[in-house]
Amino acid sequence: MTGRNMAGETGQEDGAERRQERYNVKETEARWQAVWEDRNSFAATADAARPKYYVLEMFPYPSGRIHMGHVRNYTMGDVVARYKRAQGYNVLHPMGWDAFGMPAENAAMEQNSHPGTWTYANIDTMRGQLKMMGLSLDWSREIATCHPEYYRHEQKMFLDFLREGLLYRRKSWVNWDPVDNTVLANEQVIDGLGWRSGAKVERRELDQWFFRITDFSDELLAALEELERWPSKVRIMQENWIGRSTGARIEFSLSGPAGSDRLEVFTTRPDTIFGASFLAVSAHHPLAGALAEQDGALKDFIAECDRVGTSEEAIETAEKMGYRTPWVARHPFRDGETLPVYVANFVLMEYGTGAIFGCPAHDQRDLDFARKYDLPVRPVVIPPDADAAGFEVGDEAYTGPGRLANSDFLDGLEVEAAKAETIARLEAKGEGEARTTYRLRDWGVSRQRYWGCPIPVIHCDDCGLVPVPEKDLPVTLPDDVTFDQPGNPLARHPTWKHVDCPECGKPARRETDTLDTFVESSWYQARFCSPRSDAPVDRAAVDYWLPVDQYIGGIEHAILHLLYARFFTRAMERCGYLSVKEPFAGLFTQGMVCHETYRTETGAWVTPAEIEKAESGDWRHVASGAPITVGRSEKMSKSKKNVVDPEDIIATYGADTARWFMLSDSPPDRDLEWTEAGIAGAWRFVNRLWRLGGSEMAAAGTPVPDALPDAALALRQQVHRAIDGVTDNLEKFHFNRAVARIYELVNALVDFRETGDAARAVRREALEAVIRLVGPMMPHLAEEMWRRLGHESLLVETPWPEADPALLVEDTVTVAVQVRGKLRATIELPRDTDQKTAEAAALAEPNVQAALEGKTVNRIIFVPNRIVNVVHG
RNA sequence: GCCCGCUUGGCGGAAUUGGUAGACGCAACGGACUUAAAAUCCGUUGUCCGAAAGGACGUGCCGGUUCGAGUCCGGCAGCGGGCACCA
Repeated sequence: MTGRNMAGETGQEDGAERRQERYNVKETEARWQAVWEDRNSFAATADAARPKYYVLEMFPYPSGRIHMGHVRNYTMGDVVARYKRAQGYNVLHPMGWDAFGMPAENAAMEQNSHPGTWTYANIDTMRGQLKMMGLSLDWSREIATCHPEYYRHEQKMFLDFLREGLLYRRKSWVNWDPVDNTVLANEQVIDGLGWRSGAKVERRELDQWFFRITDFSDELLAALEELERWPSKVRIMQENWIGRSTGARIEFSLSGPAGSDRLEVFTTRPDTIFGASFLAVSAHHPLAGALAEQDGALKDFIAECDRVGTSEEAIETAEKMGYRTPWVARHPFRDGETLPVYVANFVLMEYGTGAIFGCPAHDQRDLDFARKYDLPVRPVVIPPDADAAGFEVGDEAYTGPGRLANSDFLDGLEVEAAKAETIARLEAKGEGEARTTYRLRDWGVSRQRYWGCPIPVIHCDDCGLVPVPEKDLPVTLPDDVTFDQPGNPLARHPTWKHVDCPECGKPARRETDTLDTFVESSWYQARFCSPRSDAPVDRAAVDYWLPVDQYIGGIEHAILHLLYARFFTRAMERCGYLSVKEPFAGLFTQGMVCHETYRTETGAWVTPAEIEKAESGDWRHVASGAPITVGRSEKMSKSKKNVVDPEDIIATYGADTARWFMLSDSPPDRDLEWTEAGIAGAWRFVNRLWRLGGSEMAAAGTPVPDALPDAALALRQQVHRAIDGVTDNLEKFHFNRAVARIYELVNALVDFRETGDAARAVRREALEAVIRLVGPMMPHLAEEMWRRLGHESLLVETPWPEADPALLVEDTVTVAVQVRGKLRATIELPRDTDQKTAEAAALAEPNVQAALEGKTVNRIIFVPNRIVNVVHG
């Protein structure tokens, strides 16, 4: 059979046995999924004799149906899992459900149902959808975090952590909706208003549980250095989040109303002390609280500060406001000078001491504040190129390096030396000291909600806080709850919270708060190692499988989830559950899946499926005929309705097509633009491969001879270069480039028109290589083609192909010839040609000679196998 | 506001450590096959000038380093992620 026949397969008068049947996606994909399941192809068993590889994608929240972000995430993980399996690793690739969370309660409120019913129904739907994708998952390890068999272990560890001093209770602020009488998540506060009631949000102080993550600040910071297979951007973000900063604690003495005569501030710029023009304390500082009790105006001011809610973004972007207190502070070094003391909305109680000194010339926030309240702006750090007498600060604070001026004993010192000197003088006077502070705050885990893990603690009037005895675990959620009113159903449940105190036996109350859902996702990677263990983890299993070799998920989790999981792993290690301190050795953060957005004239969002192109070329709404405005591409989201349902795509084109499209074109760490044309292109390639496979069956068993004609040898080299390139690209997570290399090989295979036994053997070898390379990405089609080539064994059990190094070397190279850096010619040279020969060949090029006409050659830059650059005068 | 990214043809993107910008895919256009359409196959395709050979310009914007910059440095703009109770 000739190459031409091969290309024009459909409708070819080629005999019935050769006639290409259509690729039946649905039947084929379902059949191979059943085969893999029957053979338990993806069940993982710990085996000390084999190298392990644990690949994990961030498990989904069961929101209803899978979305394209899931498809992208799980396709990438599956490519890694299948590739590593082919390389001989013992691969663990599990899946589960991050099943507690707010949306289930919201759904329960809207549909008058139970969050558990909604959640488990969603899990069933989404499990079915994931199975359609043909993911090589070990489903026997499936877990759902809302199941008592999961959260009872979390409760056990809560008790361990409590015993170890890793947990404590203190007052902390929440967003409070005064109309619905309920706590609001930051997400539920929109422009300072409650999302349902529309009421102005207040802050309220509640007793809450905290994990002592700050005990690990230094460890978590230092260990970032060793996470070499994490993106540096994530490490930098975590570093900044932990925010270690060195500075000074300074104690100011106050004069004013009785009761408070000292105020401690923290500053990272003790060198600027002579530029200080005010002190400011947080609205929640005890000083402010005490004064507010007698000062109604201050009380109002604090209430006003609390209206913005608790999110840092809201606090930082709010207009800077201050309230001048009757206190003044004595300057520590300038006798007789006093500084006014303000209560200010931009000072955070959680950072440092909750009080600052303001140096407007060298801090932007302080400057804005000083301009507003007409406070002095005194420059004390003079930029290297400026003159001390003439240097002034306008709208922009100067935060760069320089020498101190107007600063008494600091004059002339550089910033760092001035910091040290200030601290030394403060220490000598006993009015301050060097201090290291972290931005990181302890992790508050109390939630005033139902659908979460109950906190296993009992409140007794006599005994205080009493941990639930381990024998009484799990503390399960009651099923008979209603969501017909806002607030936590656990708190108003008639019986659930009433228990006898385990210590004294008197009537007592259960803790009705539940845990933050980030707690569940902080240790699920460990649970997957032994998902049915009676203990939280089985030591042998976690010692074998952990850490996760490759973790894959969205960049939006760069800080919170990943930092909490790192902390929790350390806490588990301290309690003797684990030997590792870091959960994820390798991390890859994928981009989002985006799509154009569509709106009607009234501004209502509509889905891509609801619109069509009119004859005029404009888009219109199918149901109403209304014109549609096309907006820019954004992350697919339910709220903007710019979503494409993966199940529809799989039903139309199959899982392989969807997977292939997810991997093509866009680099995996960048956003992917979903387009109809893109998925259609992937579908064409599926069919192109299929036709290519159907024509090769006759060649089975023919060995490739040693001596090959040029064209056949060239194809063979191309095969091995593709194997080398695809392997390298998969290792580096460059799936889009791996796809391009496969396209190149397939193009070469289609263009290969030679006939004869040798050609046929090489062609078959090339086709087998294509199938094996494509296997991790399009597993169903690859398995089907593999079988059709006559293989008895499964492709999933076939080792990864290896490139023959002898076939990778190129004999000739194309060298660029430049004149003064501009390309003038390219020359073909034997590989590793010496400089003299290369220069001669370059200078002989007519185009080069023309460019050098009348010029003197000054020098020639030579980069072997790459470039000859002729530099003239 | 603060922290972290990203920006290359009509579009998605490719380009080892600074060394031929535009691989591969999509779209578009021209052609073959077909009664026709679809599918498939062949070809062209950064912009401008030119019949061609070739030339000039070109990687968000401004500037710098270098024989040579998409890549390094300084500044700016736009877009996106996160900001501790969305997950």
